[in-house]
Amino acid sequence: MCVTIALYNTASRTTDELRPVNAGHVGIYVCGATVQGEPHIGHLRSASVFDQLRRWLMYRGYSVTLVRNVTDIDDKILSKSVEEGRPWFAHAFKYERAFTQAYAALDVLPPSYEPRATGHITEMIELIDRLITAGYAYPALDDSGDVYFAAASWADYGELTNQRLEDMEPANDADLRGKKDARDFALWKAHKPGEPGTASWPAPWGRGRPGWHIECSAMSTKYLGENFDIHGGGLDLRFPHHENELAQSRAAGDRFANIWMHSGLLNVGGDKMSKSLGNSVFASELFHRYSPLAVRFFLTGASYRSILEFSPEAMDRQTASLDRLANFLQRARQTLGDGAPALPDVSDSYRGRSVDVPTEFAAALDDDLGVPRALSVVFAKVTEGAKLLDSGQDRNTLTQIVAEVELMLDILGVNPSAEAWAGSGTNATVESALDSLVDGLAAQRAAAKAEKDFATADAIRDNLASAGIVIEDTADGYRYHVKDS
RNA sequence: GGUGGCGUGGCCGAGAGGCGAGGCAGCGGCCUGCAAAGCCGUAUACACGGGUUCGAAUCCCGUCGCCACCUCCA
Repeated sequence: MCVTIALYNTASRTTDELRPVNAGHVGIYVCGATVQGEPHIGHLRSASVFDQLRRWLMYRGYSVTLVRNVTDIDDKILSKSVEEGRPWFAHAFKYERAFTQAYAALDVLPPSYEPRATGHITEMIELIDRLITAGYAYPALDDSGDVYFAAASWADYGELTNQRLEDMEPANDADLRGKKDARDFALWKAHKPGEPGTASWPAPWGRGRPGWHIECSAMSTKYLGENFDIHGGGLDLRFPHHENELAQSRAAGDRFANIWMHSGLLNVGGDKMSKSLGNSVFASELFHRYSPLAVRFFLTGASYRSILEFSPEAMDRQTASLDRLANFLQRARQTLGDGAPALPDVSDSYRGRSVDVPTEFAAALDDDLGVPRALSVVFAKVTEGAKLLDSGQDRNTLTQIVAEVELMLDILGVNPSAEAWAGSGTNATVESALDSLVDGLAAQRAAAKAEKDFATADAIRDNLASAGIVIEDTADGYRYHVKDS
């Protein structure tokens, strides 16, 4: 099969064809979280986007190695852990776990490797050593023990973001410390008095800890090789983080990433969501108000590169849209009974599937992950299936449509039928208890309706509704669902 | 000063020279005891001004407006 997948490459500012370094295999490195605090919706978006990319590549027959790092040491982790009165590593582990749980709640596939920065100090020291030897890095002039990368020594510095060093806003000279140039950045940060000894490691330049950028250079190439396919992350990481990564890795002689992908940021109330503005929408708040499926569906509402505006109204709108899909699948599966198709299985790269994805859906995703366009294909199929449900006896076609719709939605990570969502709010025992309670009330309601006692019938329906249970009449009885949020 | 991006209907959000993506909301109808769900039908668009073209939301030039980045950030 000769399928070409095009992706917008931040480095070239064009849509480039994916040509894997190793045929049949795609290596992806995604910048994960600095585990200094709670995960927020921006982290979730990045995770969701690259999970969709991964699933699509898997469907397309590639074996995918996805590496997502954990930055478990940095200035803020140290300062916050002091504030909260516990060791820095306890702080880091606590939030690493919160991230793991949030990703799992969204049914984001676990990465192939999830390296922690503190587990790769040796690799980072070796990389810094190569840079010093090659003349691109130097120990701080003030003998502090820091090591800096000399931005001006690397002719291509700025190639990722298309900036020239001399055009950049002049940084504050006051903050030169031991740098030769204000634009040089730290590869190694010397241990400072007052910092915990456990937060430093021995190095030829003295005890210290790695700078932020060097971590990703060292960890990506360790797991993916010196030349790999895709480097991803949030748009806010483009500069300085990714620019610096690229410069130091290239200067060290690595070819590094072929395609740079950046997921768009989230706005809240028209403002960029950021740590400094303090307007972050945290995963814990979201999951308190909305189901994880609704959250993930919200995140699929715009193409991955555009700004996504978060608001309760936007969540409601997307939830209504999702309901349309979920309603259809519920009705169809109920109609098909035992004849309903098996669920798509990403764990075998969808190889056991009974159907393929419609060609327009595939074309949309092949073209720079056109998720909104792909979703419109899903809705078209759902409308087609709903018509069959209304009128048709064509169970074979309906079965195929259900399989197609669920396969497409699974690739997007938002299949309402997927088992991943079942455990998020209820469990089998609670569900069957609820079933029998609702069934009893439904029987009373049916009896009242039979006697044309509509006041009683409506009262039962209203009571259920106020408990969040929506009951609807159907041709052969009733169905119900628990309302989201 | 430099760099990247954006402006589409009531709202969200695709598309990128030629039959008006899709969703949400609305309106009319079918179905229903009433609903809900679903089906059928339906209105409202491409910031502004020029240009290229048989034809421009799409390409070119200009104008206006908005956002992000230039060493905290997914």
